Amino acid sequence: MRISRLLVKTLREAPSDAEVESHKLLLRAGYIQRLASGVQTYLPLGLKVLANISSIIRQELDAVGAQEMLMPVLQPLELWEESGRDKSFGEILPAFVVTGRGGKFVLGPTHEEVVTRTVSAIAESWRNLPVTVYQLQTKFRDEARPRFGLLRTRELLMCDAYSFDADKDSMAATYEVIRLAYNSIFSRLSLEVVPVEASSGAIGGDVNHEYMVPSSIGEDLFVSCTSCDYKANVEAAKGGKVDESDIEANLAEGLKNSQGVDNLEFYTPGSGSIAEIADQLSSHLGKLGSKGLIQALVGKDENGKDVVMLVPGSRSVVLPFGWKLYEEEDFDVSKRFIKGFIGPVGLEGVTIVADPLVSASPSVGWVVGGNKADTHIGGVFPRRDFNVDIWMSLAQVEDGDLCPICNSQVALRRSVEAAHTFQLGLTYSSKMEGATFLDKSGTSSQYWMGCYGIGVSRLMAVVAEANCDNKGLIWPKAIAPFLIHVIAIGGTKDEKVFQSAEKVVGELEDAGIEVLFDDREVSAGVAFNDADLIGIPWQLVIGAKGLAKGVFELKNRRNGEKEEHSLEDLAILIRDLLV
RNA sequence: CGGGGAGUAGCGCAGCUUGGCAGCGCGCCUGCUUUGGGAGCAGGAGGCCGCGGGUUCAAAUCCCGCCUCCCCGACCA
Repeated sequence: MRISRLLVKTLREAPSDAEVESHKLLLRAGYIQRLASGVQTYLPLGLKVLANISSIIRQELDAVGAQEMLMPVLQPLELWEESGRDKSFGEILPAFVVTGRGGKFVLGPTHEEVVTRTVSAIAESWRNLPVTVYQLQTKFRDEARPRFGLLRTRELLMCDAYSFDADKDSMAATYEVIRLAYNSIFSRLSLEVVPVEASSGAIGGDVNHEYMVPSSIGEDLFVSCTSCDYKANVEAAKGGKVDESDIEANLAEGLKNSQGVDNLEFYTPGSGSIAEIADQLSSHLGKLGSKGLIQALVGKDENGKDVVMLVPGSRSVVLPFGWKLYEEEDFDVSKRFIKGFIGPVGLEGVTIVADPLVSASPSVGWVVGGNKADTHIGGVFPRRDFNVDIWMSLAQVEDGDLCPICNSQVALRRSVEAAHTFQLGLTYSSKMEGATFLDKSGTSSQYWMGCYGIGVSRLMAVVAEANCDNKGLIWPKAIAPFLIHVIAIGGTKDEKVFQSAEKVVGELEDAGIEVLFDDREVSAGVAFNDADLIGIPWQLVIGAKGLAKGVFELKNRRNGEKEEHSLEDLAILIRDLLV
C-alpha cells in the first residue's frame, strides 16, 4: 500500500478532546475518527488492526470447535420481554429501541435471547450437543459516559460466543475449553491478562470470570492475594473471612473499651455526607477521620424487605445480589429514615446487617447517625448500644484487607476488562420458549448454556495503550496493520532511490508480506516521524547515501535499533521477517 | 443524572473583559529552491465564530434559551 494512496492524515497535535495516550495516538496516526460521542469510524489503518485482532480470535475459537455465524443487530423487542431482560437490562436497552414496519426492535447490546432461539430450533437432540457458536458483531450500548476513544463506546465490535450443553458437567468442561482458547488469544496479542472472579450483572448465571488487563487507564479494580491464587473484581471480592469467633472477640474487646465512654450527641447540620460529618467532628475523631464513622444505608433485600446496612464510613458498599438502595421516593414514603442521619442506635423493627469491620470499634467508639435531623451520636459500641442481626461482607475491599481464602493481605490493581465469560446454566433456557432438547431417555431437557464476550474494539485501545512511546504507536507484529514500512527518502523525486524502493516493495509483497510504502515527496524527517507515529514494527529506509553503497537500513520500531543490510540480502531478510 | 470546563478554517489556539474589516501557528494548493529526523522563499484556497432568539446604528464579543463535546462523580462490558 502506498501512503500517497492511503486515506490517512497524520496530525502533529492531537485533538483537544483526547485524554489518554492511546486515544491521542490513534487519532494522530489516523486509525480512527470520532463521529459522535462514543461513536467511532475505523479508518483504513484502524480497520486492518481490527481485522487482525478478529482473525486471531477466529483462529483460536475455530481451533476449539466453535462455529462462526452472524446474528442480526435488529432484535424484536418481544424476545427481550420473553427473557424479562427488557426490564432488568437497565437504561442501556430502551435508548436503542427503534420502531419499524415489523414492530419494535432493539439495537442488540448482546445476543443471548437471539442465539437461544436460533439454536433451539436446530439442536433438538442430545446428539447435536454440545455446540458452541460465535460471532463478531457490532453491539449497541447507550453508555452514560463514553470514555477514552475506543475504550468505552456506545457502538462497539464484540466477539460473543455461546455454548449449549446437555448437563452441568459438560457445560463446565466447555467453559474450560473456552478459557484455554482465550488464554491463547491474549497471549498472541502480547497482553498480560488476569482472569478474576466477577459478578454477573445483567447477564446472569453463577460462575463467571473477567479477563483483566492491568492498565492505568482501566476503570475497574481487581483484588489479588499476595499469597494464594485468589483474584476477584472488587465488585465481587469478598472481604476477609466472616469468622464468628473473630467478631465475638472484637465485640468483647469493644465492651471492655466502652466502660466509662458515654454516648455523646453532636450537632451536625448539613447534608450528612460522610466527608462533611468527618470534617465537622474532626476534633472528636482526630486521626480516625471517616474511619471513625459508621455509614448506615437503607435498602431493600431481594424480597423487598427493608434493611439497614452498616460499614465503616471510609468504605464503599458492595450490595449483595438483588438488593437495592432506597431511592428518594422510598425515603418520602417511609418517612422513617432521615437521609444522612441514619444510625443503628434505637432503630427497631428493621433488619440490621453489618460488615465484620464494624465489630472492631475504635477505642472512643463509633460515631453514628442519630436518626434525627442534624444529629450524630459518638461513643457508640455494638452490642452495648445496638444489636446486629446479620454479619456479612458488605464493604468494598481495600489494599491490605485479608484474603477470604488464606487470610493473607490482598492488593488492588487497576485494570481494563477485556473479556467476560459466564456459566449461564439454565438462566435463559428456563425462560425462553422451547429452549429444550430430547435427552438420551427421550425426555425434554433444558440447555446448559455459557456465554463468552471479548471486546474487540476495546482491545485495540488496550493494546495501543500498552504498546506506545513518546513518538507513537508500536504494534505487536501479530496485529500491526502492515509488517514493514518502506521509506523512499525524497519519494519520487530521486528516480534511482524510488526505483530501488519500488523493487524492494515488490519483492516483499511477492513474498506475501504486507508493506506500507511511503512514496511521498516529503523530507526525511517527516517520513521518519510519521513512520514512528504509525507504529509498523519494521522500517526499511532507502536513501541515496545507502544506495551508493548498495545498502538499505532496517529499523526495529520497538527498540529503535538500526542495522544496514546489503540490498542483495533482501531474500534472507524476508525469510527472517516471516518467522 | 449531579458537579466542572469548552465550542472561532482540517488540527492546536488567540480575539470576548471594554461591541466597530475574522486572526495566528501547523496542515492544504501553486511555483522555485531544498532533501537522512517535522526545510526556505513567494503566491494562494479555506469560516453559518455550535444553533435559535433578543439588545444595538453595529454582535465572535452583551442578554435569554437550546445543542454538542470533554473531565470528575453516579451508572455500566
